[in-house]
Amino acid sequence: MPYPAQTDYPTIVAMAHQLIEQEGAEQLSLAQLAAACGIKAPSLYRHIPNKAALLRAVNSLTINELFTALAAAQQTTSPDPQAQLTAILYGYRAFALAHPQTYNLAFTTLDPAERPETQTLEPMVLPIQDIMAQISGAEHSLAALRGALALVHGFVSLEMKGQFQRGGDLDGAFAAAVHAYLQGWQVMNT
Amino acid sequence: MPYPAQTDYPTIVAMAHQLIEQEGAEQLSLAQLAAACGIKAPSLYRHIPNKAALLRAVNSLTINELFTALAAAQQTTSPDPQAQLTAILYGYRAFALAHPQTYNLAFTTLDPAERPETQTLEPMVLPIQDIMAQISGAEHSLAALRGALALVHGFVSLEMKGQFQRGGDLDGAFAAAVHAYLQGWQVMNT
DNA sequence: GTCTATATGCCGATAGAC
DNA sequence: GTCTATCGGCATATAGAC
Repeated sequence: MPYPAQTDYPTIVAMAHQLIEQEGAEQLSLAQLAAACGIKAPSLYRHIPNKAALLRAVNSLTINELFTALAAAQQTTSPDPQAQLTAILYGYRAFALAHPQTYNLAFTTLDPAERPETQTLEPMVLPIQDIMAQISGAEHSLAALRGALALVHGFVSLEMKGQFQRGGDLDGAFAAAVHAYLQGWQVMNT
Repeated sequence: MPYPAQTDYPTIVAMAHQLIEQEGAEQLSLAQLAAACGIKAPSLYRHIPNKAALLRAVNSLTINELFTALAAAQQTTSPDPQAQLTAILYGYRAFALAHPQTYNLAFTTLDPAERPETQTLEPMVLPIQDIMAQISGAEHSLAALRGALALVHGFVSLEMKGQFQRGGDLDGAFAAAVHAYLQGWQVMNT
């Protein structure tokens, strides 16, 4: 009796993504992944070349999810650029907090071997730069974008790693920091 | 002939710190560390209880170094709070870029098991909060501090992970982002 | 496409002699 | 304080049968 075909590449990647989100990237072994797919570890190698390639695929998935989330956040009806940027940056934080493990794997753990070639954080958020230009001025839009990415990435990273241990309102602190940052650019541009 | 005494705990920790900075924390094995100390791996266990404790000690070392660097940066003669904060934040980035691997281990990799109990990032930078209060107002000083930490930590993290891949002047972008952030708080406070 | 069986390696950690 | 010897575990990966 032949072995039934029961899994494929996208399923494996999605399962890996899910397991990483549940238990952390460090805990994912190929044996565990295979078991979750209902097969044995060696069988995985009929679908993936090696573990690094698998993690690259998982990271591509994460990046696409983040891209979708940011695009959705941008669909705010307000034409005010500051309001749009605020919505996007809030959406960024919400995504990271909702998917801490996969976000972390894609953007902080980030072994070059596990990085998708074409996709990094920065080109992905190009649409933001256009809005940013409206409050920072065109010639500073790249710097302003980078600072915004740094602010939100840094905030969620410190937050998720438990580095903000003195209590207080983290939502409020994030909102205030984002507001101050955008306000600063607007003032400098006038 | 008895085996000579040739190493001790501080030496081992310092050596681990150095090896991590050279090759990355993931590459550090106890066997390699022992070899660098001129002994065999099992002998390490006469000095350390386990690897996690060793990494805790390494992280304490890193945190103390950062603390010293920030204190030195604060010794600017200018009484202007914004200038002092700028100097501290520049010093922070300079430290991280100069010690990427150990910085990363202490503040981003950061398994709770490897975290020194008493020392985390936030309480360490309390002096900054006092200066921050002068431009953000006392009631917002914690939020302002957290945003500043997020901005610099996020910037150096993205920078070191190669996420800023579109060229441009990173020093300038960092300076502009810090300036905008501090300016924003000052404006909001008046 | 899946299986069993196995190769190979490194890891952290322990036991006990000197 | 150091050593040799070894344990037990888990990892990625390959070979070849069904």
